[in-house]
Amino acid sequence: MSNKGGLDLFIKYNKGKKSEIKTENKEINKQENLKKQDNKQKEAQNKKVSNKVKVNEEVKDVDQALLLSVDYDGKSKLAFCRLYDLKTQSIIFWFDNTGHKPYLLTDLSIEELDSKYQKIREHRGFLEYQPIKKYDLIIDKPKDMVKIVADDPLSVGGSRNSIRELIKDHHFESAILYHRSYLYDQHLIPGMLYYIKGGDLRPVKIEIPEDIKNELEDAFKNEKHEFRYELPKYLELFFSPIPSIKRIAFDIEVKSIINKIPDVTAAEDSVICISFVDSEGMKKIYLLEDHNLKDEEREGLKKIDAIIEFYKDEKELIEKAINLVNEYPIVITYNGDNFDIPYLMNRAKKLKIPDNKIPFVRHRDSYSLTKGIHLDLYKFFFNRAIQVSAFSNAYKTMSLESVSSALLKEGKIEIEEEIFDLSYDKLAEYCLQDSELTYRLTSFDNDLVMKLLIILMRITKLPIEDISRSGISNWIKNLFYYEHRYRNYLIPNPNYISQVKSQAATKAIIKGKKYMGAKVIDPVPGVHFNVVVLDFASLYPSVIKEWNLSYETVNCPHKECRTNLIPNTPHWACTKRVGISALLIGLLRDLRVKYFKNKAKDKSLSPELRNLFKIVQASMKVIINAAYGVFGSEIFPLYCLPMAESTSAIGRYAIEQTIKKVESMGLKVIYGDTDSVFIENPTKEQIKELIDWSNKVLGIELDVEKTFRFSAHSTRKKNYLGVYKDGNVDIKGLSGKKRNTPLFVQNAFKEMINVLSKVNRPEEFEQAKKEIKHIVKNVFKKLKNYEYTPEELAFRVAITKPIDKYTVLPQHIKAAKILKDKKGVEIGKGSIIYYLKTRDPAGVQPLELANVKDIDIDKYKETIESTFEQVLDALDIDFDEIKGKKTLDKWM
DNA sequence: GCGGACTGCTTACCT
DNA sequence: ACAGGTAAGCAGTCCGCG
Repeated sequence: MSNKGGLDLFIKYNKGKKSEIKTENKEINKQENLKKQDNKQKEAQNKKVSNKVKVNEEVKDVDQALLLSVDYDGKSKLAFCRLYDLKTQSIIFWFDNTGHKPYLLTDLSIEELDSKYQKIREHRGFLEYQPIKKYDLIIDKPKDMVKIVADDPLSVGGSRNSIRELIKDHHFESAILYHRSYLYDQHLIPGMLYYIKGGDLRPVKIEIPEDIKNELEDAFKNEKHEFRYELPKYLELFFSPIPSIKRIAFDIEVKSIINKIPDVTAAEDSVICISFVDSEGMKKIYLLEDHNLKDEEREGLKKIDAIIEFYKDEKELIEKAINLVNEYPIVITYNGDNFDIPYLMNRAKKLKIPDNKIPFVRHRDSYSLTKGIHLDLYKFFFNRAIQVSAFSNAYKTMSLESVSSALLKEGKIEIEEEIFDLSYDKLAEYCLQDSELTYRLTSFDNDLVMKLLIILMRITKLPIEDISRSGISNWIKNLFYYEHRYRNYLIPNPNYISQVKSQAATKAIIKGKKYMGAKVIDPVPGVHFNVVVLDFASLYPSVIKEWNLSYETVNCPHKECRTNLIPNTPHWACTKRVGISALLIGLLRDLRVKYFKNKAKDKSLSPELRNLFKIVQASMKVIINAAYGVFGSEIFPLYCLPMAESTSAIGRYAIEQTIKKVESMGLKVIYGDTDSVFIENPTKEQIKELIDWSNKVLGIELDVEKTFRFSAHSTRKKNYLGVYKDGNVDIKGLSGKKRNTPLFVQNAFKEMINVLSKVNRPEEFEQAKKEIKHIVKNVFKKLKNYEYTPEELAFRVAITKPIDKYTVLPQHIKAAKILKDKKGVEIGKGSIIYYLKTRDPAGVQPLELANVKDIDIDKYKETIESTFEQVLDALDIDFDEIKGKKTLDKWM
């Protein structure tokens, strides 16, 4: 890469000194010298000096501190870091002492700027022009540019009077937040260890164990040098120690007399209880004193395993609480951005607690702390990439209850009363429990979540607050921006790529989608014995790497690459330069597949090391899994439709070729979806042949993913049942497993699966059929006799948007409206409504109001029928036969 | 003015 | 605010029909 116009252009930044731009252009140098007399710059330089003295003189030397975040301080006009000092277990601040300044880039020359854009020099924040060479990947050429340096970020962009507004269409990198830009330029990596000496911040050197280094170098020995070159840098990210961070979780309860979620802005009700749980084992409850406490409430309070402190007045309680919280480097909440912190803050203001004693800072949609870091776990677990890739969909809704019961295997204590009429001791207990669960969500499995956050920070270069609050596209954007700067590549303006490369060549199957996606093979209906499922190991990332796909390499500017066509499309891929996405995504994929994934399972390693590998591979998985998707998403600043389209087109090509190969070997493909093929009864040799073929011809790893004793397919795609050799069952897409299916149907379905899992040979299906018949008959009988509870009969459907945004009136929304009208209970976006199908005109009743006797038995029968049919179809059993109705052949 | 065919909306799932 | 593909149930509309 270095001799291809990449790294050689990189200008090394000297920490602790003012950065110098080297240029061969003597003319420009002269201009620079002239400029140095510019008063503004002198002023700026003076400021720098005074700032350095002011802010960093008192910074003591620190041996080891974990970089948590980088921010900008408007008062001192400096970027600063928050670090966690391992020795004192507290937050320390480090302010920039390198004289780094905000800037934007332009493709205009200084001459043009001075002749046509004089207003820039007159701008209040203007400091200087600096010529700079950047590398433009899209045209694959170096580019002479000018850096416009300003005194503060707002002068660069973000207001109507910013410099960038003066050079519309000619500004670059101007929308990057200053503290991010600073982080990129200084090569700071959040989540890594630093030390401070003589006021300067430097990375702690990481030693990678020799044997690991050798193993990895060996695993990568056949890769292109561009990939090998990156290896050491990435290894540091994964082998730098992950310290445990001192932290506290808290939760508040508010007094209210009605069953309503308290109004955060008004903050009218008193805060009566605040609980705390910290990483040192402390549990505390602050309670507002109530003189009417009953004896049993006093007794109840005594039983709680926590230090309880009573406060006479609410102001004191809140003051004490915010003081306590403010001592911690990390403060954890569950939905604290939307409730606990704003409520506490507004309440504190109402009680006339002076602003300088309130350590909360309000942002557009979050709250931070003046000193420490606020982590809102609700937002972290809400992140789809985390939910799906890291926790494999273990929790389906984002409530503290559902996340903790899935991850901690322990939900909340059941409370029978509504929160507003809980007794005092129960309220305290309930409050403490929330803090405890919140804390434990960060501590379970050896601090898994904290470690995950830290590794993700290292990979994405994002501060901890951003990792926990922003989505995957922001993560990948930041990773890519960092790597662009690192290599001195020009970061393309958002929309620029899509203006150049936006034409889709394929048509999506789904209306409204932009391009064609994956291929799904029509299943061969029936039961198939000894089915081997082969799948490509992370297909799309492999495709991106092997075919060198990237926003700049797909439809690159070189004539000679045009013949390197992407199958099923008119697009081509570059043959001259390794694409940045191919490099970064390929590297993460390779590290995961070739090393960390296997090592995470290697029993010969120590549990600690295995645990590290587990977390590293999970973090990589999160990034890799989303890497293809973001390039097909308009909101992603490096959005490139042809690249996304090429990726899925090659994916289709790979699976199509594989099917052809399988069939040419005389084998039968039963089913396949995107990256998998189900093969009926292949020999070991045949499997090996296929795997070798794929490696050699497609350049993509094909693995045996699973082997079924038998798999049962109807004609439906994404819908099958597979029984492993050991009797375990894989159920995919079947209604019986869907969350919204009533429990009584789910349970009957489970019984049927249980019967099927015991089938070993085709002959045994006759017996299974009889048992299934019995199950269904029994369900029908119980249904008719109203033997099921309303809970068992309820459909449970998520409300995915505000009630008034629905264009039609689906049943679950009808039920929600009835519940609101009749009971005043509001169920909004993000929650799940429970309802029964009834015979009244509305056709539905919310669970709370439903009577089992009113249910629409025919509707329920249909549900049972369709749920069972999906499996029975596969077994070639007619549902009517199961129901006991006489089938045609019995009449004859 | 009624019913079946059809389209579109919504949710939950698969990769 | 990562992508597209599939199934299922229901709401609403269109069209034909003396």
